[in-house]
Amino acid sequence: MAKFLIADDHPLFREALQGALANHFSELTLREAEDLDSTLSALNNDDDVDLLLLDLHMPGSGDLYGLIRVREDYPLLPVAIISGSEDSSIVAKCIGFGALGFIPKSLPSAEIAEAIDTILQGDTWVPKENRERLDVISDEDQQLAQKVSELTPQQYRVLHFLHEGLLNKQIAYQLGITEATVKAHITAIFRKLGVYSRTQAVLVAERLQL
Amino acid sequence: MAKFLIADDHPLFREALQGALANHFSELTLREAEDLDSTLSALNNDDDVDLLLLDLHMPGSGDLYGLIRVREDYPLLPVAIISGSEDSSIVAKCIGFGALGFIPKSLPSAEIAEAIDTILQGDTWVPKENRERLDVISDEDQQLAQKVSELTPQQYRVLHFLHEGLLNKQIAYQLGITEATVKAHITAIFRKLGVYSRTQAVLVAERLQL
DNA sequence: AACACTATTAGACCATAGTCTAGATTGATA
DNA sequence: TATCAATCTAGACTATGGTCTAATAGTGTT
Repeated sequence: MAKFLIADDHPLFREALQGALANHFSELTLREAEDLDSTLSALNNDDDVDLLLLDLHMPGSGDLYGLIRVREDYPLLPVAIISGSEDSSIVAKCIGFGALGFIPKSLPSAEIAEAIDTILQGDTWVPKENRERLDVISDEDQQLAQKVSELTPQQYRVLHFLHEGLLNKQIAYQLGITEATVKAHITAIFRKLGVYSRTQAVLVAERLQL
Repeated sequence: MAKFLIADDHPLFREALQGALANHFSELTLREAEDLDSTLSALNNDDDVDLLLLDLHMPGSGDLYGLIRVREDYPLLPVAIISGSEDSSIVAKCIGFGALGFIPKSLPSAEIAEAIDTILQGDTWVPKENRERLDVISDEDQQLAQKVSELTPQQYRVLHFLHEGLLNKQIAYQLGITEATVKAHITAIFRKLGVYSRTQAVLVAERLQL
């Protein structure tokens, strides 16, 4: 009796995936989440999830942050990344940051099920094309990722906008908070990342391709 | 009667390269330069140089800036990059930014001469290992490179330190000028790159891997 | 030599970034 | 319910960043 959590902001895709899985796994329980917050709280309520199917591009998730955060909070949970893109460097990053699999959305459902079988057995599965260059993540990048995982979701959002080159005033407008609050978050980000200027914080984000 | 310009800050290497070339090219005239400034003035004085052998890591050159600058000022001059490293992405960037060849310093002298022959005929030459993935540089990156080439050497140095995450005060100390002057340079850099904050300038530098 | 042009320099001034302190809210726990 | 911890919020204050103006020095041109 397996239990999966599907985290994807696209309801139609969740439905399609659900259908594909139902044909291949009998006795399957599915939970759903549509953003990072609901994913984390779903994991918090259900402590017996066997596999997380995590979309990279979710609201509040910002590419790698969702994965980094989940891996930090639930290191034992197998995670398969579901993604529209299949860029080699992204695939490598995901595996490097602890995902057991990387499943492109374009895959036929039979192959998706096959990939999930592999992952449930504890093995790594990535598309054939990406199997060659799975660069190892450096120790330094691992440490940086660990620091990034300590950021709160709101702080992560602020870092994301920092990385876009926005001014504090613009970030405040985007998030609907005052500039003073943005500054407070930025100070907290500096502390957690171990830097002392916005430029350096941006360089950390750039390095992890957040 | 060929005329080459060797631009490398290592006198011993210039000498070794000179020796290797003398065996393969009769009637060879050699000019030497040890930093970016002397390279540019040498090119300015000698308008009949047939080939520039350019080291990537030279004082005042900061990896790709030297190449970008030379290509902007002398678009018709064949340039072969000489480098200690042979990282694939760097090779691709160099070729993308208009170098005709990329010659690792570790190459035996016979192969260096062979590579130079190829380049003099107007063909591209890179190490065997790097021949597969010569990613094309995007139009946007080309435009950015064109903008970076408009920076003066001093402005480029400032951008380099910006990219290291230094404060204006620290940059001023490094360059032996006042903070006010650093700020003036930074404003000029913003204008030329078409950005309006140091964060965005840093992101441009990061994107071009300067 | 006189000229225009550009890089470099810097001071005065204003805008933005960043720190410190602290109240309000939420969630888990006893 | 009471309480602790963490997050989010923001105001007051200081440091740093960025613009404008302008002087100086070098470069090439006529």
